[in-house]
Amino acid sequence: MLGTKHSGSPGDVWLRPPARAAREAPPLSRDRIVAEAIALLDEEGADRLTMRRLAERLGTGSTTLYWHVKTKNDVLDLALDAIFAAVEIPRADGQDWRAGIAALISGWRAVLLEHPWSAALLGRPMLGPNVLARSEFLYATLLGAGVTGPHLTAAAYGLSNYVIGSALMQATWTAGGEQATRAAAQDRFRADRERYPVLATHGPLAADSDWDSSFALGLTWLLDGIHATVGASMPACATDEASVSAARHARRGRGSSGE
Amino acid sequence: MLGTKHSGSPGDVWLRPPARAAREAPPLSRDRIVAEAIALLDEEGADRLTMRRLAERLGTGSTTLYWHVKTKNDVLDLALDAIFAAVEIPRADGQDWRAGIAALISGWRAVLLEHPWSAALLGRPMLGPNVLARSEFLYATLLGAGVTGPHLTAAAYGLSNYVIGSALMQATWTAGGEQATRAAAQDRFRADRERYPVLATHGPLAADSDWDSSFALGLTWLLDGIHATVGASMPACATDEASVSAARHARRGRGSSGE
DNA sequence: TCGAGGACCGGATCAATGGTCCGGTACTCG
DNA sequence: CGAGTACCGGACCATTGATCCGGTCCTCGA
Repeated sequence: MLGTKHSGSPGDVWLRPPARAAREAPPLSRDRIVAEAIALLDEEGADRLTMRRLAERLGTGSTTLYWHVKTKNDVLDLALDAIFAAVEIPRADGQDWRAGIAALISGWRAVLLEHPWSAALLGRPMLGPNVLARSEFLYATLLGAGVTGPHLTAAAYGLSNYVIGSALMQATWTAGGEQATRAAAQDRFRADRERYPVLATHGPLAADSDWDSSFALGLTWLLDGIHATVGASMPACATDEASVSAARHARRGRGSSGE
Repeated sequence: MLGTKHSGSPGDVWLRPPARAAREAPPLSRDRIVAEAIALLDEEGADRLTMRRLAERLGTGSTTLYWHVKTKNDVLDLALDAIFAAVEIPRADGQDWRAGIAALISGWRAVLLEHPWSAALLGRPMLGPNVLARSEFLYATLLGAGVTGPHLTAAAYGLSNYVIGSALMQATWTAGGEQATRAAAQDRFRADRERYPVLATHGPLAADSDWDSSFALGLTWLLDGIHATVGASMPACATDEASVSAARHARRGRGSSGE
Protein backbone atom coordinates (compact mmCIF):
# COMPACT_ATOMS: atom_id res chain seq x y z
CA MET A 1 0.00 0.00 0.00
CA LEU A 2 2.74 2.36 0.81
CA GLY A 3 4.25 2.06 -2.60
CA THR A 4 0.91 2.11 -4.18
CA LYS A 5 0.22 4.62 -6.87
CA HIS A 6 -3.13 6.00 -6.05
CA SER A 7 -3.34 8.39 -8.93
CA GLY A 8 -4.35 11.82 -7.75
CA SER A 9 -6.05 13.43 -10.60
CA PRO A 10 -3.20 15.52 -12.04
CA GLY A 11 -0.02 13.66 -11.11
CA ASP A 12 1.32 12.84 -7.71
CA VAL A 13 1.46 15.42 -4.98
CA TRP A 14 5.16 14.95 -4.46
CA LEU A 15 5.90 15.43 -8.05
CA ARG A 16 3.90 18.57 -8.23
CA PRO A 17 5.64 21.88 -7.45
CA PRO A 18 4.99 22.84 -3.84
CA ALA A 19 2.17 25.19 -4.48
CA ARG A 20 3.47 28.69 -5.05
CA ALA A 21 7.12 27.99 -4.40
CA ALA A 22 7.69 27.37 -8.07
CA ARG A 23 6.98 30.96 -8.97
CA GLU A 24 9.53 32.80 -6.94
CA ALA A 25 9.18 35.89 -9.04
CA PRO A 26 5.99 37.90 -9.09
CA PRO A 27 3.56 35.73 -10.99
CA LEU A 28 4.36 37.20 -14.37
CA SER A 29 3.69 40.79 -15.01
CA ARG A 30 3.48 42.78 -18.15
CA ASP A 31 6.75 44.39 -17.15
CA ARG A 32 8.54 41.08 -16.79
CA ILE A 33 7.32 40.05 -20.22
CA VAL A 34 8.51 43.26 -21.79
CA ALA A 35 11.86 43.12 -20.05
CA GLU A 36 12.43 39.55 -21.16
CA ALA A 37 11.33 40.42 -24.66
CA ILE A 38 13.93 43.16 -24.82
CA ALA A 39 16.59 40.78 -23.59
CA LEU A 40 15.58 38.23 -26.19
CA LEU A 41 15.55 40.80 -28.93
CA ASP A 42 18.95 42.08 -27.92
CA GLU A 43 20.42 38.62 -27.93
CA GLU A 44 18.84 37.08 -30.98
CA GLY A 45 17.30 39.79 -33.10
CA ALA A 46 13.84 40.71 -34.17
CA ASP A 47 12.91 37.71 -36.26
CA ARG A 48 13.71 35.28 -33.48
CA LEU A 49 11.16 36.74 -31.15
CA THR A 50 8.37 34.21 -30.84
CA MET A 51 5.68 34.03 -28.26
CA ARG A 52 6.67 30.46 -27.52
CA ARG A 53 10.31 31.36 -27.19
CA LEU A 54 9.52 34.28 -24.98
CA ALA A 55 7.30 32.14 -22.81
CA GLU A 56 9.96 29.51 -22.54
CA ARG A 57 12.49 32.03 -21.33
CA LEU A 58 9.99 33.17 -18.76
CA GLY A 59 9.42 29.61 -17.63
CA THR A 60 5.78 29.66 -18.54
CA GLY A 61 3.42 28.43 -21.17
CA SER A 62 3.15 30.36 -24.36
CA THR A 63 -0.53 30.91 -24.10
CA THR A 64 -0.19 32.42 -20.69
CA LEU A 65 1.36 35.49 -22.20
CA TYR A 66 -1.90 36.34 -23.84
CA TRP A 67 -3.45 36.90 -20.49
CA HIS A 68 -1.17 39.86 -19.90
CA VAL A 69 -0.81 41.04 -23.44
CA LYS A 70 -3.28 41.12 -26.26
CA THR A 71 -1.07 40.44 -29.23
CA LYS A 72 2.54 40.09 -30.16
CA ASN A 73 2.42 43.57 -31.55
CA ASP A 74 1.68 44.82 -28.09
CA VAL A 75 4.87 43.26 -26.87
CA LEU A 76 6.81 44.96 -29.63
CA ASP A 77 5.21 48.32 -29.01
CA LEU A 78 5.83 48.08 -25.30
CA ALA A 79 9.42 46.97 -25.82
CA LEU A 80 10.05 49.77 -28.26
CA ASP A 81 8.79 52.38 -25.89
CA ALA A 82 10.54 50.85 -22.92
CA ILE A 83 14.03 51.21 -24.28
CA PHE A 84 13.59 54.94 -24.65
CA ALA A 85 13.39 55.27 -20.91
CA ALA A 86 17.18 55.11 -21.07
CA VAL A 87 17.31 58.37 -22.97
CA GLU A 88 17.68 60.92 -20.27
CA ILE A 89 15.83 64.15 -20.74
CA PRO A 90 18.19 67.07 -20.30
CA ARG A 91 17.33 69.68 -17.74
CA ALA A 92 15.30 72.42 -19.32
CA ASP A 93 17.76 75.20 -19.91
CA GLY A 94 16.59 78.35 -21.55
CA GLN A 95 20.12 79.44 -22.36
CA ASP A 96 21.74 76.62 -24.25
CA TRP A 97 18.95 75.00 -26.12
CA ARG A 98 21.31 73.59 -28.72
CA ALA A 99 23.15 71.55 -26.17
CA GLY A 100 19.94 70.18 -24.77
CA ILE A 101 18.60 69.16 -28.13
CA ALA A 102 21.88 67.71 -29.26
CA ALA A 103 22.05 65.65 -26.11
CA LEU A 104 18.52 64.37 -26.54
CA ILE A 105 19.00 63.47 -30.16
CA SER A 106 22.30 61.78 -29.51
CA GLY A 107 20.86 59.83 -26.65
CA TRP A 108 18.01 58.81 -28.88
CA ARG A 109 20.42 57.57 -31.46
CA ALA A 110 22.54 55.76 -28.89
CA VAL A 111 19.53 53.80 -27.69
CA LEU A 112 18.50 52.89 -31.19
CA LEU A 113 21.97 51.60 -31.92
CA GLU A 114 22.22 49.70 -28.69
CA HIS A 115 19.09 47.81 -29.64
CA PRO A 116 19.47 47.31 -33.36
CA TRP A 117 16.18 45.49 -33.66
CA SER A 118 14.42 48.70 -32.75
CA ALA A 119 15.30 50.29 -36.05
CA ALA A 120 13.10 47.85 -37.88
CA LEU A 121 10.19 48.73 -35.65
CA LEU A 122 10.33 52.45 -36.23
CA GLY A 123 7.66 52.15 -38.88
CA ARG A 124 4.88 51.96 -36.33
CA PRO A 125 3.18 54.72 -34.44
CA MET A 126 5.15 55.53 -31.34
CA LEU A 127 2.75 56.77 -28.73
CA GLY A 128 4.21 55.32 -25.57
CA PRO A 129 4.80 57.54 -22.57
CA ASN A 130 8.57 57.52 -22.87
CA VAL A 131 8.53 58.57 -26.49
CA LEU A 132 5.92 61.21 -25.89
CA ALA A 133 7.77 62.68 -22.94
CA ARG A 134 10.88 63.10 -25.04
CA SER A 135 8.98 64.53 -27.94
CA GLU A 136 7.43 66.96 -25.54
CA PHE A 137 10.85 68.07 -24.43
CA LEU A 138 11.95 68.52 -28.00
CA TYR A 139 9.01 70.67 -28.92
CA ALA A 140 9.15 72.64 -25.70
CA THR A 141 12.83 73.37 -26.06
CA LEU A 142 12.50 74.49 -29.63
CA LEU A 143 9.54 76.62 -28.75
CA GLY A 144 11.48 78.15 -25.90
CA ALA A 145 14.29 78.94 -28.29
CA GLY A 146 11.97 80.99 -30.41
CA VAL A 147 11.20 78.48 -33.13
CA THR A 148 7.56 78.84 -33.98
CA GLY A 149 4.87 77.98 -36.48
CA PRO A 150 5.90 75.99 -39.51
CA HIS A 151 9.50 76.28 -38.46
CA LEU A 152 8.74 74.46 -35.25
CA THR A 153 7.11 71.59 -37.07
CA ALA A 154 9.86 71.43 -39.60
CA ALA A 155 12.56 71.52 -36.96
CA ALA A 156 11.07 68.76 -34.86
CA TYR A 157 10.42 66.69 -37.94
CA GLY A 158 13.81 67.24 -39.39
CA LEU A 159 15.58 66.25 -36.23
CA SER A 160 13.45 63.19 -35.51
CA ASN A 161 13.53 61.96 -39.05
CA TYR A 162 17.22 62.45 -39.27
CA VAL A 163 17.88 60.33 -36.20
CA ILE A 164 15.47 57.70 -37.30
CA GLY A 165 16.91 57.44 -40.75
CA SER A 166 20.47 57.43 -39.52
CA ALA A 167 19.88 54.76 -36.95
CA LEU A 168 17.96 52.64 -39.40
CA MET A 169 20.71 52.89 -41.96
CA GLN A 170 23.50 52.18 -39.56
CA ALA A 171 21.70 49.31 -37.92
CA THR A 172 21.14 47.84 -41.35
CA TRP A 173 24.78 47.88 -42.25
CA THR A 174 26.46 47.04 -38.99
CA ALA A 175 24.45 45.12 -36.43
CA GLY A 176 21.61 43.84 -38.57
CA GLY A 177 23.54 42.78 -41.60
CA GLU A 178 26.51 40.75 -40.56
CA GLN A 179 29.90 41.48 -41.93
CA ALA A 180 29.08 39.05 -44.67
CA THR A 181 26.56 41.41 -46.17
CA ARG A 182 28.93 44.28 -45.92
CA ALA A 183 31.77 42.40 -47.49
CA ALA A 184 29.51 41.23 -50.27
CA ALA A 185 28.45 44.78 -50.90
CA GLN A 186 32.05 45.86 -50.99
CA ASP A 187 32.78 43.19 -53.55
CA ARG A 188 29.79 44.26 -55.57
CA PHE A 189 31.09 47.79 -55.72
CA ARG A 190 34.49 46.67 -56.76
CA ALA A 191 33.15 44.32 -59.37
CA ASP A 192 31.02 47.01 -60.97
CA ARG A 193 33.71 49.58 -60.67
CA GLU A 194 33.13 51.04 -64.09
CA ARG A 195 29.43 51.25 -63.52
CA TYR A 196 29.68 52.92 -60.12
CA PRO A 197 33.07 54.59 -60.11
CA VAL A 198 32.39 57.12 -57.40
CA LEU A 199 30.62 54.69 -55.13
CA ALA A 200 33.47 52.26 -55.44
CA THR A 201 36.03 54.68 -54.09
CA HIS A 202 34.08 57.17 -52.02
CA GLY A 203 31.08 55.04 -51.20
CA PRO A 204 29.55 54.43 -47.82
CA LEU A 205 31.89 51.54 -47.22
CA ALA A 206 34.99 53.55 -47.88
CA ALA A 207 37.70 53.54 -45.30
CA ASP A 208 37.15 57.03 -44.04
CA SER A 209 33.48 56.59 -43.33
CA ASP A 210 32.80 57.23 -39.69
CA TRP A 211 29.22 56.88 -38.63
CA ASP A 212 29.51 58.96 -35.52
CA SER A 213 31.19 61.97 -36.98
CA SER A 214 29.02 61.88 -40.07
CA PHE A 215 25.99 61.92 -37.86
CA ALA A 216 27.35 64.77 -35.78
CA LEU A 217 28.07 66.78 -38.89
CA GLY A 218 24.60 66.40 -40.27
CA LEU A 219 23.12 67.24 -36.91
CA THR A 220 25.15 70.41 -36.86
CA TRP A 221 23.83 71.39 -40.24
CA LEU A 222 20.27 70.89 -39.11
CA LEU A 223 20.82 72.82 -35.90
CA ASP A 224 22.46 75.61 -37.82
CA GLY A 225 19.52 75.80 -40.14
CA ILE A 226 17.07 75.85 -37.27
CA HIS A 227 19.17 78.40 -35.50
CA ALA A 228 19.11 80.65 -38.50
CA THR A 229 15.34 80.73 -38.58
CA VAL A 230 15.04 82.29 -35.17
CA GLY A 231 16.88 85.33 -36.41
CA ALA A 232 19.65 85.06 -33.86
CA SER A 233 22.86 86.87 -34.59
CA MET A 234 25.28 84.01 -34.31
CA PRO A 235 26.85 82.79 -37.52
CA ALA A 236 25.15 79.86 -39.08
CA CYS A 237 28.04 77.46 -39.22
CA ALA A 238 29.94 78.02 -36.04
CA THR A 239 32.14 75.57 -34.28
CA ASP A 240 29.67 73.52 -32.43
CA GLU A 241 31.05 71.91 -29.35
CA ALA A 242 27.68 70.55 -28.37
CA SER A 243 27.21 68.15 -31.19
CA VAL A 244 30.82 67.11 -31.13
CA SER A 245 30.53 65.99 -27.57
CA ALA A 246 27.25 64.47 -28.53
CA ALA A 247 28.95 62.22 -31.01
CA ARG A 248 31.44 61.27 -28.41
CA HIS A 249 28.64 60.38 -26.08
CA ALA A 250 26.96 58.25 -28.69
CA ARG A 251 30.05 56.23 -29.38
CA ARG A 252 30.69 55.56 -25.72
CA GLY A 253 28.90 53.05 -23.57
CA ARG A 254 27.80 49.88 -25.31
CA GLY A 255 29.20 47.92 -22.40
CA SER A 256 26.96 48.92 -19.55
CA SER A 257 23.45 49.62 -20.57
CA GLY A 258 22.38 51.38 -17.44
CA GLU A 259 18.75 50.62 -17.04
CA MET B 1 -16.24 11.57 -88.48
CA LEU B 2 -16.35 15.21 -87.98
CA GLY B 3 -18.08 14.96 -84.65
CA THR B 4 -16.11 11.97 -83.56
CA LYS B 5 -14.31 12.04 -80.27
CA HIS B 6 -11.03 10.35 -80.74
CA SER B 7 -9.74 10.79 -77.25
CA GLY B 8 -6.37 12.38 -77.07
CA SER B 9 -4.59 11.11 -74.06
CA PRO B 10 -5.29 13.84 -71.49
CA GLY B 11 -8.75 15.10 -72.31
CA ASP B 12 -10.00 16.38 -75.59
CA VAL B 13 -7.95 18.72 -77.66
CA TRP B 14 -10.70 21.27 -77.79
CA LEU B 15 -11.14 21.23 -74.12
CA ARG B 16 -7.48 21.53 -73.53
CA PRO B 17 -5.94 24.95 -73.69
CA PRO B 18 -4.56 25.38 -77.19
CA ALA B 19 -1.05 24.57 -76.28
CA ARG B 20 0.66 27.79 -75.37
CA ALA B 21 -2.33 30.00 -75.89
CA ALA B 22 -3.37 29.60 -72.28
CA ARG B 23 -0.38 31.51 -71.18
CA GLU B 24 -0.88 34.59 -73.21
CA ALA B 25 1.78 36.41 -71.30
CA PRO B 26 5.34 35.19 -71.32
CA PRO B 27 5.22 32.08 -69.20
CA LEU B 28 5.85 33.85 -65.94
CA SER B 29 8.99 35.80 -65.60
CA ARG B 30 10.72 37.26 -62.64
CA ASP B 31 9.65 40.64 -63.91
CA ARG B 32 6.00 39.72 -64.03
CA ILE B 33 6.21 38.41 -60.49
CA VAL B 34 7.82 41.57 -59.25
CA ALA B 35 5.36 43.79 -61.08
CA GLU B 36 2.43 41.92 -59.67
CA ALA B 37 3.97 41.99 -56.22
CA ILE B 38 4.22 45.76 -56.42
CA ALA B 39 0.62 45.99 -57.49
CA LEU B 40 -0.45 43.77 -54.65
CA LEU B 41 1.60 45.72 -52.16
CA ASP B 42 0.19 48.98 -53.39
CA GLU B 43 -3.35 47.75 -53.10
CA GLU B 44 -3.29 45.82 -49.88
CA GLY B 45 -0.19 46.70 -47.96
CA ALA B 46 2.90 44.88 -46.86
CA ASP B 47 1.43 42.35 -44.47
CA ARG B 48 -1.03 41.07 -47.03
CA LEU B 49 1.67 39.96 -49.41
CA THR B 50 1.67 36.20 -49.40
CA MET B 51 3.24 33.87 -51.82
CA ARG B 52 -0.07 32.12 -52.29
CA ARG B 53 -1.91 35.37 -52.82
CA LEU B 54 0.68 36.55 -55.25
CA ALA B 55 0.51 33.31 -57.14
CA GLU B 56 -3.25 33.45 -57.25
CA ARG B 57 -3.16 36.91 -58.78
CA LEU B 58 -0.75 35.62 -61.37
CA GLY B 59 -3.03 32.71 -62.13
CA THR B 60 -0.47 30.15 -61.14
CA GLY B 61 0.34 27.82 -58.32
CA SER B 62 2.09 29.20 -55.32
CA THR B 63 4.98 26.84 -55.52
CA THR B 64 5.70 27.80 -59.06
CA LEU B 65 6.97 31.15 -57.88
CA TYR B 66 9.89 29.45 -56.25
CA TRP B 67 11.17 28.44 -59.60
CA HIS B 68 11.78 32.06 -60.51
CA VAL B 69 12.57 33.40 -57.09
CA LYS B 70 14.40 31.86 -54.20
CA THR B 71 12.54 33.28 -51.25
CA LYS B 72 9.89 35.79 -50.42
CA ASN B 73 12.60 38.16 -49.34
CA ASP B 74 13.87 38.15 -52.86
CA VAL B 75 10.51 39.35 -54.04
CA LEU B 76 10.58 42.15 -51.54
CA ASP B 77 14.10 43.17 -52.41
CA LEU B 78 13.34 43.13 -56.10
CA ALA B 79 10.13 45.08 -55.62
CA LEU B 80 11.87 47.63 -53.47
CA ASP B 81 14.54 48.24 -56.02
CA ALA B 82 12.11 48.24 -58.89
CA ILE B 83 10.07 51.17 -57.69
CA PHE B 84 13.14 53.39 -57.67
CA ALA B 85 13.36 53.12 -61.40
CA ALA B 86 10.70 55.80 -61.38
CA VAL B 87 13.09 58.27 -59.80
CA GLU B 88 14.60 60.01 -62.73
CA ILE B 89 18.23 60.88 -62.47
CA PRO B 90 18.78 64.53 -63.28
CA ARG B 91 21.18 65.42 -66.00
CA ALA B 92 24.63 65.90 -64.61
CA ASP B 93 25.07 69.62 -64.36
CA GLY B 94 28.25 71.02 -62.95
CA GLN B 95 26.71 74.40 -62.38
CA ASP B 96 23.62 73.91 -60.35
CA TRP B 97 24.35 70.93 -58.19
CA ARG B 98 21.81 71.94 -55.60
CA ALA B 99 18.96 71.71 -58.04
CA GLY B 100 20.05 68.29 -59.16
CA ILE B 101 20.34 66.93 -55.68
CA ALA B 102 17.11 68.50 -54.56
CA ALA B 103 15.35 66.93 -57.52
CA LEU B 104 16.81 63.53 -56.83
CA ILE B 105 15.97 63.61 -53.15
CA SER B 106 12.47 64.86 -53.80
CA GLY B 107 11.89 62.18 -56.39
CA TRP B 108 13.16 59.62 -53.97
CA ARG B 109 10.72 60.80 -51.38
CA ALA B 110 7.86 60.88 -53.84
CA VAL B 111 8.40 57.26 -54.76
CA LEU B 112 8.58 56.18 -51.14
CA LEU B 113 5.33 57.94 -50.41
CA GLU B 114 3.62 56.54 -53.47
CA HIS B 115 4.37 53.06 -52.25
CA PRO B 116 3.90 53.35 -48.51
CA TRP B 117 4.82 49.75 -47.90
CA SER B 118 8.32 50.52 -49.05
CA ALA B 119 9.04 52.52 -45.94
CA ALA B 120 8.79 49.43 -43.82
CA LEU B 121 11.32 47.68 -46.03
CA LEU B 122 13.99 50.33 -45.78
CA GLY B 123 15.67 48.39 -43.02
CA ARG B 124 17.32 46.02 -45.44
CA PRO B 125 20.43 46.44 -47.51
CA MET B 126 19.56 48.17 -50.75
CA LEU B 127 21.97 47.00 -53.37
CA GLY B 128 19.79 46.82 -56.43
CA PRO B 129 20.88 48.48 -59.65
CA ASN B 130 18.34 51.27 -59.47
CA VAL B 131 19.30 52.26 -55.98
CA LEU B 132 22.98 52.06 -56.73
CA ALA B 133 22.67 54.16 -59.85
CA ARG B 134 20.97 56.91 -57.90
CA SER B 135 23.46 56.73 -55.08
CA GLU B 136 26.17 57.00 -57.65
CA PHE B 137 24.63 60.17 -58.98
CA LEU B 138 24.37 61.59 -55.49
CA TYR B 139 27.98 60.94 -54.66
CA ALA B 140 29.21 62.09 -58.04
CA THR B 141 27.28 65.32 -57.90
CA LEU B 142 28.47 66.13 -54.42
CA LEU B 143 32.01 65.32 -55.39
CA GLY B 144 31.71 67.53 -58.43
CA ALA B 145 30.50 70.33 -56.20
CA GLY B 146 33.66 70.16 -54.21
CA VAL B 147 32.44 68.18 -51.25
CA THR B 148 35.20 65.79 -50.30
CA GLY B 149 36.47 63.46 -47.64
CA PRO B 150 34.42 63.14 -44.49
CA HIS B 151 32.17 65.90 -45.68
CA LEU B 152 31.20 63.84 -48.68
CA THR B 153 30.28 60.87 -46.57
CA ALA B 154 28.40 63.02 -44.12
CA ALA B 155 26.55 64.83 -46.87
CA ALA B 156 25.42 61.70 -48.65
CA TYR B 157 24.45 60.08 -45.39
CA GLY B 158 22.65 63.10 -44.12
CA LEU B 159 20.58 63.44 -47.24
CA SER B 160 19.74 59.76 -47.59
CA ASN B 161 18.92 59.31 -43.96
CA TYR B 162 16.80 62.39 -43.93
CA VAL B 163 14.66 61.17 -46.81
CA ILE B 164 14.39 57.73 -45.38
CA GLY B 165 13.38 58.93 -41.97
CA SER B 166 10.94 61.43 -43.35
CA ALA B 167 9.25 58.97 -45.64
CA LEU B 168 9.10 56.36 -42.94
CA MET B 169 7.53 58.78 -40.52
CA GLN B 170 5.03 60.14 -42.96
CA ALA B 171 4.05 56.74 -44.27
CA THR B 172 3.48 55.64 -40.70
CA TRP B 173 1.07 58.44 -39.95
CA THR B 174 -0.78 58.79 -43.19
CA ALA B 175 -1.01 55.84 -45.51
CA GLY B 176 0.10 53.05 -43.23
CA GLY B 177 -1.89 53.96 -40.17
CA GLU B 178 -5.40 54.77 -41.18
CA GLN B 179 -7.08 57.87 -40.01
CA ALA B 180 -8.21 55.86 -37.04
CA THR B 181 -4.71 55.75 -35.64
CA ARG B 182 -4.22 59.39 -36.22
CA ALA B 183 -7.48 60.33 -34.63
CA ALA B 184 -6.70 58.15 -31.65
CA ALA B 185 -3.35 59.84 -31.30
CA GLN B 186 -4.99 63.20 -31.47
CA ASP B 187 -7.34 62.17 -28.72
CA ARG B 188 -4.48 60.88 -26.67
CA PHE B 189 -2.73 64.21 -26.88
CA ARG B 190 -5.82 66.06 -25.89
CA ALA B 191 -6.57 63.74 -23.03
CA ASP B 192 -3.08 64.11 -21.58
CA ARG B 193 -3.03 67.79 -22.22
CA GLU B 194 -1.42 68.66 -18.92
CA ARG B 195 1.22 66.03 -19.36
CA TYR B 196 2.15 67.02 -22.90
CA PRO B 197 1.08 70.62 -23.19
CA VAL B 198 3.30 71.57 -26.07
CA LEU B 199 2.64 68.44 -28.05
CA ALA B 200 -1.08 68.95 -27.65
CA THR B 201 -1.06 72.33 -29.30
CA HIS B 202 2.02 72.37 -31.51
CA GLY B 203 2.47 68.66 -32.00
CA PRO B 204 2.88 66.81 -35.25
CA LEU B 205 -0.84 66.58 -35.67
CA ALA B 206 -1.43 70.26 -35.29
CA ALA B 207 -3.38 72.03 -37.97
CA ASP B 208 -0.48 73.85 -39.53
CA SER B 209 1.66 70.77 -40.03
CA ASP B 210 2.44 70.39 -43.67
CA TRP B 211 4.57 67.41 -44.56
CA ASP B 212 5.77 68.75 -47.86
CA SER B 213 6.92 72.15 -46.75
CA SER B 214 8.44 70.76 -43.57
CA PHE B 215 10.44 68.36 -45.64
CA ALA B 216 11.53 71.08 -48.01
CA LEU B 217 12.64 73.23 -45.15
CA GLY B 218 14.78 70.56 -43.59
CA LEU B 219 16.26 69.74 -46.96
CA THR B 220 17.23 73.36 -47.37
CA TRP B 221 18.97 73.33 -44.03
CA LEU B 222 20.97 70.28 -44.99
CA LEU B 223 21.91 71.69 -48.36
CA ASP B 224 22.94 74.95 -46.78
CA GLY B 225 25.15 73.11 -44.37
CA ILE B 226 26.72 71.08 -47.11
CA HIS B 227 27.17 74.16 -49.19
CA ALA B 228 29.00 75.88 -46.37
CA THR B 229 31.57 73.11 -46.14
CA VAL B 230 32.85 73.54 -49.66
CA GLY B 231 34.61 76.68 -48.55
CA ALA B 232 32.78 78.92 -50.90
CA SER B 233 32.70 82.52 -49.88
CA MET B 234 29.00 82.92 -50.31
CA PRO B 235 26.80 82.98 -47.27
CA ALA B 236 25.40 79.62 -46.42
CA CYS B 237 22.04 80.29 -47.94
CA ALA B 238 22.04 80.11 -51.68
CA THR B 239 19.51 80.62 -54.40
CA ASP B 240 17.44 77.53 -54.61
CA GLU B 241 14.36 77.69 -56.72
CA ALA B 242 11.68 75.63 -55.08
CA SER B 243 12.32 74.62 -51.57
CA VAL B 244 13.75 77.69 -49.95
CA SER B 245 11.20 80.45 -49.76
CA ALA B 246 10.63 80.50 -46.05
CA ALA B 247 14.01 80.00 -44.53
CA ARG B 248 15.70 82.65 -46.54
CA HIS B 249 14.76 86.02 -45.25
CA ALA B 250 15.16 84.95 -41.65
CA ARG B 251 18.88 84.79 -42.02
CA ARG B 252 19.15 87.55 -44.54
CA GLY B 253 19.83 90.77 -42.66
CA ARG B 254 22.77 90.45 -40.34
CA GLY B 255 24.63 87.96 -42.45
CA SER B 256 27.77 90.04 -42.08
CA SER B 257 28.53 88.82 -38.61
CA GLY B 258 31.22 86.20 -38.41
CA GLU B 259 31.65 84.26 -41.62
C1' DT C 1 -14.96 27.11 8.26
C1' DC C 2 -16.29 27.08 3.81
C1' DG C 3 -17.35 27.91 -0.71
C1' DA C 4 -18.04 31.13 -4.52
C1' DG C 5 -15.71 34.00 -7.52
C1' DG C 6 -11.88 35.81 -9.75
C1' DA C 7 -6.92 36.07 -11.01
C1' DC C 8 -3.80 33.35 -13.33
C1' DC C 9 -1.98 29.37 -15.96
C1' DG C 10 -1.39 25.99 -19.90
C1' DG C 11 -2.43 21.72 -23.01
C1' DA C 12 -4.77 20.90 -27.19
C1' DT C 13 -5.92 22.88 -31.23
C1' DC C 14 -6.77 25.93 -35.49
C1' DA C 15 -5.66 28.58 -39.60
C1' DA C 16 -2.20 30.88 -42.19
C1' DT C 17 2.20 30.95 -43.99
C1' DG C 18 7.07 30.11 -45.99
C1' DG C 19 9.23 26.59 -48.13
C1' DT C 20 10.43 21.67 -50.04
C1' DC C 21 9.62 17.14 -52.58
C1' DC C 22 8.56 15.00 -56.33
C1' DG C 23 6.10 13.89 -60.15
C1' DG C 24 4.11 15.86 -64.13
C1' DT C 25 3.77 18.55 -68.98
C1' DA C 26 5.32 20.80 -73.09
C1' DC C 27 8.81 22.37 -75.89
C1' DT C 28 13.44 21.82 -78.11
C1' DC C 29 17.41 19.87 -80.04
C1' DG C 30 20.18 16.35 -81.84
C1' DC D 1 11.86 10.01 -82.23
C1' DG D 2 13.88 10.00 -77.83
C1' DA D 3 16.27 12.46 -74.30
C1' DG D 4 16.99 16.60 -72.02
C1' DT D 5 15.31 20.84 -70.04
C1' DA D 6 12.49 24.70 -68.72
C1' DC D 7 8.47 25.17 -66.29
C1' DC D 8 4.44 24.01 -63.40
C1' DG D 9 1.71 22.51 -59.24
C1' DG D 10 -0.52 19.16 -55.71
C1' DA D 11 0.69 17.11 -51.42
C1' DC D 12 3.13 17.92 -47.60
C1' DC D 13 5.88 19.82 -43.45
C1' DA D 14 7.36 22.92 -39.63
C1' DT D 15 6.60 27.22 -37.52
C1' DT D 16 3.93 30.75 -35.71
C1' DG D 17 0.16 33.81 -33.83
C1' DA D 18 -3.88 33.21 -31.57
C1' DT D 19 -8.10 30.96 -29.25
C1' DC D 20 -10.87 27.51 -26.40
C1' DC D 21 -11.63 25.61 -22.43
C1' DG D 22 -10.61 23.45 -18.43
C1' DG D 23 -7.65 23.58 -14.62
C1' DT D 24 -5.18 25.57 -10.01
C1' DC D 25 -4.61 28.79 -6.38
C1' DC D 26 -5.84 32.81 -3.65
C1' DT D 27 -9.06 36.01 -1.49
C1' DC D 28 -12.89 37.47 0.85
C1' DG D 29 -17.32 37.61 2.76
C1' DA D 30 -21.00 34.95 5.36
